[in-house]
Order: sequence, then C-alpha cells, then structure tokens
Amino acid sequence: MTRIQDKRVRLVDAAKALFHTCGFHLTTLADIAQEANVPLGNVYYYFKTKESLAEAVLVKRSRELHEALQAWEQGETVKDRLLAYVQYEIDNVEQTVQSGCPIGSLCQELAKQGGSLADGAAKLLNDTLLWVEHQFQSMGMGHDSHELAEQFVAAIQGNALLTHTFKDPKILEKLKPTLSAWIDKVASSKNVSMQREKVEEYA
Amino acid sequence: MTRIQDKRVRLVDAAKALFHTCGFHLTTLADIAQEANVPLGNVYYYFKTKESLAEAVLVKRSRELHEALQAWEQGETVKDRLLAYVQYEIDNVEQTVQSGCPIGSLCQELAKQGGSLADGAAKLLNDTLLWVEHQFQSMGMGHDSHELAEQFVAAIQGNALLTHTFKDPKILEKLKPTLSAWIDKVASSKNVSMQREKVEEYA
DNA sequence: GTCTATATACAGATAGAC
DNA sequence: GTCTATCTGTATATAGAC
Repeated sequence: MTRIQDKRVRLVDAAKALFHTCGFHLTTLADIAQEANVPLGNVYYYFKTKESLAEAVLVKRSRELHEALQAWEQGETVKDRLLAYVQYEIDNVEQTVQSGCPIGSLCQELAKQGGSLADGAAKLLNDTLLWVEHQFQSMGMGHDSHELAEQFVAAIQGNALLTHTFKDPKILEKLKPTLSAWIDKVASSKNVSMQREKVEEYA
Repeated sequence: MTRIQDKRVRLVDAAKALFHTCGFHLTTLADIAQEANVPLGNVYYYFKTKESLAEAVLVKRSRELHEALQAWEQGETVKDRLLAYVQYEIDNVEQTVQSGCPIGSLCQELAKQGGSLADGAAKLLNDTLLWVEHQFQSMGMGHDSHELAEQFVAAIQGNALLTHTFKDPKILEKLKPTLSAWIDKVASSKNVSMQREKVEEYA
C-alpha cells in the first residue's frame, strides 16, 4: 500500500491499543498521534473527529473478530471450537489482566453514551454471541442454543472482569476446564432427549 | 444533621448516580454541582479534588453493599441467601439496562488507572465475592467454595454486561432459575462426597 | 499530503468578596 | 460557610504555510 495508508493504519492501531489500555475518554488524540509517530495536526487529514477514528477502530476489531471466529471454526468438534475461543482468551490473558477484555470493556464504556459507537461495540459482542449460538445449534441443542450461548459468553466476560479487577490470570485460566466440563454436561443431558428430537444438521 | 452535612450528602449522592450513568471521566464537577443544587465553587469546600469525591462515593457504595449483604444474610437457607442477591440484581435491572452493574462498571473503568480508586472499586467486588464464598462454605462446599463463588459472581457480572450492552432486562431475569438450578446441582453433587468429608459449621 | 501554530471550548481548581 | 468570578491547563479541532 501507499505511504498514506501506512499512516492511517498506524493511527488506527495506536488508537486500538490505547483505547483498550487507557479507555476511550482518557486517551487523547495527542497520545494516539505520538504512539503512531504522526504529528497531531496531521491526524485530522485522516480522521475528521476522534469519534470517526473510534469507528475505524471498531471496524478493525470487527474484522479481527471474524478472522478469529473463522480460525476457531476449524476445530473438528463443536467442543473443540468453543474451547478454541476460551483458549484464545487464555493466550491473551496478560492483556486482560492489564486492561480487561477488549470487547467487553468497549461495550461497558461506549454503551453508556449511545450513538453509533455504542452500536458498533455491541455488534462485536453480538457477533460473538451469534457464533457461539451457532455452535450449540450444530451440537443439536435446538431452542436452548441461545440461552446456552448467553451463559457461555457471560461466563467469559464475567471471568474477564474478575481477572482484570483482581489482576489475576489464573481466574481466566481455570475457566477452561470448568467450561469444558459444562459443555460435556450440557451435551450429555441433551443426548437423552435426542431420542425424541430430530438432530439438526451441522452448518 | 447540620445543613453542611446535607450538602455533602447531596454531592455524594449526585456523584454516585452520575458516575454510574455517565461514567467517572465523562461526569464533570459542574454536572454534579448542578444535580446536587450546589454552586460549583462550593464543591471544593467539601472535596478538595474530583478524586476525593469519588472516594467518598466508593465509601458510600461500600456501606450500601454491606447493608445489602446483611439483608440477604437473613434468608433461611444458603440457597435463599444467594438467590436474594440475584433477586436484588433483578429488582434493579432497569438501572443495569441503562448503565450496567454499578460495581462492575466502576471496576472496569477505574481498574485501568490504578491508584486508590481502582483499589476501592476492586474491594467492592471482592467483598461481594467473599460473601458468596462464605455462603458456599456454610453449605459445606469446603475448598471448592472459592471457585464456586467466582463462577457465581462472574455469571452475574457477565449477564449484567450483556443486559447493559443489549438493553435487555430479560437476560438478567432468566439468570435466576438458571442459578437456582445450578446451586441445586452443586449441592447435590456435594452430598455424595459429604459421606466422607466433615460437614463445616454454619457461621 | 504534511506539519506548525493556533483557535476554541471546557475541564478542574483557586481567589477572595460576602 | 457560601458563592461569583476567574485562573490555568489541556483537549478537540482548524488555519494556513510548505
């Protein structure tokens, strides 16, 4: 790409990192410009407002999320896929210890002020939720899939908050065996009723 | 109390509400002063800095939390007590829809900047966690109590985040039967091993 | 396209009359 | 104790030379 795109990319990357570590409101455009090695006045050539820069960050986070979802989707069994998601959180646990879940903290901070930023952050969490729900459907959980997905994502988000608040990576790490056992239990309890319900096709 | 205390109380109440609905950084002292019907310049007679006002808010939240814990403690069985906590969240679900869990959102926002505010917010969540852990100990869950408490609190915090993000009170409302069944399952699975473990005294 | 200098707005905090 | 007026710093955003 051209040099102009490089600067734009650098600004979005710097903003993405700083919004996560310091939060949206505490991060100044001067901080972002410095981190990206771009003079402050030049930022406005690429982004008219701080909000439009934040929107670009949300677009980038969305692209990265869907790449991750695709990667986890490669797992052989549904359980493998769901645990790949959990493992991803564990691989990035130091980030979560320092600044919380990147998506969860965006939702918490941006949901309060409404507007397009709140919607964009909510969509990240919703896309995650829909993917998990799809996994449970592939498992044959039918109508329960939505609530199971909510419990799964809530468990990860809740444990990420505890991890961040108490600066303790072990909290997230312990979650993997816990969720693994929970998936088994959920699946086995469903197998009983599978005798009378049609098993859904894997998508 | 004297009139001077009234103003102080009004400022703390206004700050408590606004920090929750708008977040700490987005709330200005002018907003707080207006909400409390106190002239801006007079705020500094009671609180030298915005941070010291936030500390007073944390003290108030801590007092209120411990009052709530005592109220829930009146439940007859351990399950009643834990579900009283969940019911409390449901009773205040509209607040959570609008602004998230008061304690969880404080932790998320203040943990990033460290300092005494981060510690104060973390203590609120930790006190909650310790109370839940104590309940599980009273149930005879022994060494598992800590991790059960983490899962319990994480479930509530995670569901509060989803409730806030998706503006959907039903998410938190559905949690009560889910956790109720979970408590039963946990208790019954422990009853098996109670035959070989000493049952701990209720505190 | 780039970057310095600056306008504008508003935040936290203070001075000092009452 | 109270409150107006204001200081000071800093954030977003713009103007305009290069």
